[in-house]
Amino acid sequence: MTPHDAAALQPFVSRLLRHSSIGEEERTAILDLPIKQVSLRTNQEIGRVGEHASFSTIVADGLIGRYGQGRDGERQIVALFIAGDAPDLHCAIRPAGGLGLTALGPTTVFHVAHSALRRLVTDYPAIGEAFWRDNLLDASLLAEWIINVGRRSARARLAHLFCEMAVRYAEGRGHLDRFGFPITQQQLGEVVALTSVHVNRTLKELRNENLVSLRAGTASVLDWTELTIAGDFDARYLA
Amino acid sequence: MTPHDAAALQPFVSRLLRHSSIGEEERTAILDLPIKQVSLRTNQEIGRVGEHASFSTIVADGLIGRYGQGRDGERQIVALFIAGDAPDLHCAIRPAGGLGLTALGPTTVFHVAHSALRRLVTDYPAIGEAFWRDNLLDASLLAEWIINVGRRSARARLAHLFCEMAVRYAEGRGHLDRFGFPITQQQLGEVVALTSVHVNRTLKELRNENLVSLRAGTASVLDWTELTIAGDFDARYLA
DNA sequence: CGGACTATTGATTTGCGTCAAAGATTGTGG
DNA sequence: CCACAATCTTTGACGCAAATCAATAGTCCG
Repeated sequence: MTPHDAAALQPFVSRLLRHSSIGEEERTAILDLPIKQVSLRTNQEIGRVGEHASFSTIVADGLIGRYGQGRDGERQIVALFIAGDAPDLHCAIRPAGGLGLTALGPTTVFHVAHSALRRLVTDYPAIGEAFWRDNLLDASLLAEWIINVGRRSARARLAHLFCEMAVRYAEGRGHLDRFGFPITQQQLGEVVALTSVHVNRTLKELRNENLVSLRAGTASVLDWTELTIAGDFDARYLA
Repeated sequence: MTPHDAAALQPFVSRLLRHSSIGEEERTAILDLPIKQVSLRTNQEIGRVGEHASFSTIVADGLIGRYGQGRDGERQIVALFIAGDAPDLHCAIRPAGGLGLTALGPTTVFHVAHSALRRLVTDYPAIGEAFWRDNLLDASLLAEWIINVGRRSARARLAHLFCEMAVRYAEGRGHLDRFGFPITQQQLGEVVALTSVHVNRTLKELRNENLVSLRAGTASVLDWTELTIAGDFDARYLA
């Protein structure tokens, strides 16, 4: 919890501002939060499943997955988090029930003490509401994920995922056509509930159709309109 | 918004108390909320999809489903709500993004104005936190649902659903062995992402194995231990 | 008693999983 | 800077769980 670059949490604040209006005072209160920067290796967990941590996490760079697993050990990733996201902000209010967080590639995050977050929430009701609203957005993504996994074909599932990530990466950058998406096909399978083999085949199909391609951790959107059609994508749930 | 039976919202308050500690003053403030009782027919929607309502809903009796649909019209139910639940409490804070609510059978609900809820939240921070925590529980169920639909076989999916509903119906009643669950096999399919035909076959299997049965809107748990094993059920996420 | 859902069952098809093995990339230590 | 190990990607052959198609019984309610 050392003094730090005042802009470190700026992406996080920008995210909050997209859905909540919070004043100058609140903004600086968040930016002044004491944080600790931590580097995570590929597949490194944040905390242990079931154990309740004393800090929350904000992603600085890289990709974090929230996952659960069935008895047989099969992992299902239920949410992805990119720079500016707070995967376990809610844990300051309610312990995470059985889900884990893991870095999907080399990632750096900030730790923020729950005590500091709770103080912020009680001192500034507007921040509490912004955090709450952030959690609601998170829940909206979860619901859409259920529809994706439950109702759509492999092709549509992947197309939809690329649409969602393109929009999320584009927020604050402006363009949809290309974004760093450091994920393996195995991990993609854990996200969309398919085997890596089938992910591979389907990805090839999407590439041959000139919709998207994923190479060396970079996703290229080749035809946004057709991709949204293939993925049955309606961005309303991200608003 | 007429004077009403003071106990009408008691199940809702009891639910909140299971996860949050709120004082006597807050409790009565909730119980005194102005409400309007509304009866819903089978398949009757609450509001219109996309349109943002001025009230939230609390279930008095029956079964409500939150659902989304793909372009082809296939419906996926992403959450079920029983007496005491508030399916769209969050809409007081953030409009629902593209999801709808519908009564799965004859149901009665209470409408509560968003304005009244927001006043409660600003006047009593403890209530705001309790509502927030309630939304987080909701999100926890959504995450588990993804795992259910994404990773488990038809048999495990249905078993898991019965486990979850048994626990939820049992909260505040005490016993797990039998509960009113007024849902058709078609609707069950929309919940667990299977066709009604396959739901029927799988239900038959579970009945023949003496795990659960569903007849005339009543679910009977025949062997709780074996059912939790079949459903790979770990109640932690409901805590 | 009749009409409309709801449940049940059988035959057949299919999308995705499983198993297996060969390339391509990436990273690391010597 | 190269070698080689580890990981990731790609492809093929085959199997299976659940979908689809289709038709017959219940069951509820006016």
